[in-house]
Amino acid sequence: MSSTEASLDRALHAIADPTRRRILQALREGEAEAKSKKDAAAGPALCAGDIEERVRLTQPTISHHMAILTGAGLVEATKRGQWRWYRRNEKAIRLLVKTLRTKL
Amino acid sequence: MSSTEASLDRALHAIADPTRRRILQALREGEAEAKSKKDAAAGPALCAGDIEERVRLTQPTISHHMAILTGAGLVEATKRGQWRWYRRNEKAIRLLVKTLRTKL
DNA sequence: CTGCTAGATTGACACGCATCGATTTCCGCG
DNA sequence: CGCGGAAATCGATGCGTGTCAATCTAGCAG
Repeated sequence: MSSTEASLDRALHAIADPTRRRILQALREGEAEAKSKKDAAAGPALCAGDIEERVRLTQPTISHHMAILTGAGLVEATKRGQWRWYRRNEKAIRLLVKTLRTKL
Repeated sequence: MSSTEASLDRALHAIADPTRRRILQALREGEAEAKSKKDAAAGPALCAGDIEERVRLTQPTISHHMAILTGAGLVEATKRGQWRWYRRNEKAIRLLVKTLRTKL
């Protein structure tokens, strides 16, 4: 259906931007680091401030990219207190690669 | 290095456009059809007119997209006479998927 | 209630890009 | 030579978008 086509379109559009790819990599590394350091929460994650510090862009820009990434389903956000914890949706990422391997 | 990053960027940018994905699919189907019908040339391919007919866009637009796809290395073009025969670069496509699986 | 901090939202600006019409280049054929 | 067809290139247009500064919103602490 065109529903999956629209989903693929959003995911590819999200991935096409180098800044958003850097955010995904920062999430991957940051999660690994957080696992050894904290691992208290249900799953390692980074908040927007951490990402802003790693990617070196202004806060509204980061917020904009995070909205696109979550809208594409590639990352998930859980709000706890006044922080938002972002973590990669590995399931969706692997599904994207798999879809590309067949549909491309 | 950043050379591969630039290459990945071009490939993803090419793939991100739905029209170019349709062109890639048209090439895949068209090549299969040409194989059973003609198979005379060294490898099945489609010319720009065939693609224009399948994708239903103006000729300059098709030419523009083919330049982007060939520039990204995802399709290759061989000029014979006044026609240009385009065919998918399966190697580059699979390499792109593989790169995504690791680098994403 | 008053601050304070983390993010989201808005507005603006510049840039890129998909698409088209018109023109140009290239090639084969008579 | 010129003619006709295939495709690239040029110019313009409209839309999307990445980025930032400024502002607004929501929780927490005092």
